[in-house]
Amino acid sequence: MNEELANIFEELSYMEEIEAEQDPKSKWKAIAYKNAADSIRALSEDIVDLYNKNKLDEIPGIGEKIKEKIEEYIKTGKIKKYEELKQKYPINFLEFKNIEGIGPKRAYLFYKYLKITNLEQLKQALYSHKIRELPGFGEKSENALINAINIYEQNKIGERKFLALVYDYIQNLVNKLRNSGFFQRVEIAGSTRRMKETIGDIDILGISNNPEKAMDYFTHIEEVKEVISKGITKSTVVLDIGLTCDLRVLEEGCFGAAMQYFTGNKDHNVELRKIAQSKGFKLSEYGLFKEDQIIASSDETQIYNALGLDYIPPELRENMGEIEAAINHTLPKLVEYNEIRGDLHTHTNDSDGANSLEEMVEEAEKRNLEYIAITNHTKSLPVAHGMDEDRFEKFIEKVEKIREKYKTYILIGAEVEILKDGSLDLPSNILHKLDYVIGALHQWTKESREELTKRYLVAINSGLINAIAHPTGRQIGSRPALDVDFSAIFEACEKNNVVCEIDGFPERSDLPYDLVKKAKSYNIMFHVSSDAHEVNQLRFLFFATAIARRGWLEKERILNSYPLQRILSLHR
DNA sequence: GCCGTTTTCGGCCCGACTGTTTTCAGTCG
Repeated sequence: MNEELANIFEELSYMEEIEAEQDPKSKWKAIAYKNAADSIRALSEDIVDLYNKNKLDEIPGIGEKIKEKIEEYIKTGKIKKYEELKQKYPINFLEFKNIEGIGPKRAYLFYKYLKITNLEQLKQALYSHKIRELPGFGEKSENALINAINIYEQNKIGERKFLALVYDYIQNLVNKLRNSGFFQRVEIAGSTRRMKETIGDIDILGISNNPEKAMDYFTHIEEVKEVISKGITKSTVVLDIGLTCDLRVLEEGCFGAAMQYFTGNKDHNVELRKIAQSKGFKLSEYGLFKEDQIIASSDETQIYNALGLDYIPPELRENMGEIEAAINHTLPKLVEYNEIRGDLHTHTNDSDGANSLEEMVEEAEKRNLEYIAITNHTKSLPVAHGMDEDRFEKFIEKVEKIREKYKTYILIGAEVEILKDGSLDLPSNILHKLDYVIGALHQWTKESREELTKRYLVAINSGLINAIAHPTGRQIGSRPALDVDFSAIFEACEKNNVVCEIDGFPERSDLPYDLVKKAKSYNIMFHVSSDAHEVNQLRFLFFATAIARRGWLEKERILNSYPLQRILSLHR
């Protein structure tokens, strides 16, 4: 329902923007609808739940009128205002929005003159050269649109990618620019710098005293498939991995302001500019100004300080309360990436991993991990080659034989299935022999909210598990989150000293950062983990830590920021 | 249509690039 409503308000926004030609007030309605759409799309809770709890007011950007429309949709499945406007503008805006260069005004122009309502019809009109005859269009814009449609259809531009899977590629790209000799400095900004779990484009900031040459170099590197626009300060290209990449080239003096600006996110920046405005300043990518005087520009921290805020780490810049906290000096001291001492959730080829115990531990050693928990699956998960009691006994013997050989301490663990009645998939005598036990819910996930919650609670109350694995069970892009009562689950974790996992496996990213932030208000601990099934995937621990930071966590709340002894002294 | 340590009315972020337009509109982030 969230996505449906977000799409409706997004379309309403586009239609109001067209209406703005006649009625100037519609322009602001359009902005309001767009804000509401973004807000709804960002919700982690079901909007129907929020409606039932009478909590729609708490969603930013949703006021009296939009609240009424949401209620209308929940009750009748329709919104009258939307239906009326849609009659007037029967255009597939959501399809057109994926095409670079088509916004609501142009979409309407196509409809007004040629009755075009979707992409297929637009393509036909382009190829029969009807578009170039329209006012404001010509041969160049015809070609640009054909090109934009091709790029979209080939690369599925607009599809987000997992940061963890393109992170190294981006680092290489940045290093290439750094080593080119055309830049004094190159830094990554945007959602990559904020360590968002998925990214929709790449923003790079360069400092150069020869911008023309620098831009020439950038638009000609081999990773570039298409150049969308090219200027002295800004160029946009499509990379071979199917992401667009913006490069902004500026002068040394405004580096801090530029980093602030291009790191975003947009809502965070808008909020910051409002604060600047209220103090009589003007904030842009060139600096913080009072009249024509520069207040701050070379240093990012100075910008925040000059506005009366503490420095805000990029991971927190989501306009989710961080600005208020920065004003009140109540920002948390976030866990640092290098403060994580070990990995508490990994697999070997004893269950469904690709590498042997020895290979995993050697890799952990290379990564300077103090400890690694091998947490293989249990017998009720045959697809993962889950292990029964006998195999666990043998595995324990195997570990004990080789433990001495490695600097990285091997913790013997299990990712134990939480069965249909909430009981665990291994007998307690085996569980008591293990160093670290994570309870996981992989099966019978379609049960009711009550049933699923109860299973979690039985497992948490059993006194036999140390942690719950990937609590929401979501797989980004394929499986939605489990419908469970997290307040009840977090409360139970608090009572039983059960740790909540932050699983850094890209598709999981679970707990999600916004839920981490909610969970933090309970007195519970977290662990970060890679859920690695092969040696290369141990790097996901880094991205789990990023989620912890995005969830406002301090070091003290993360179990594996503590030395080995703390883990070994846990009792169940 | 939303929102409020200047406001319940009157605001609502700021600038770059492109193409066609002789001064700017549309789009994007």
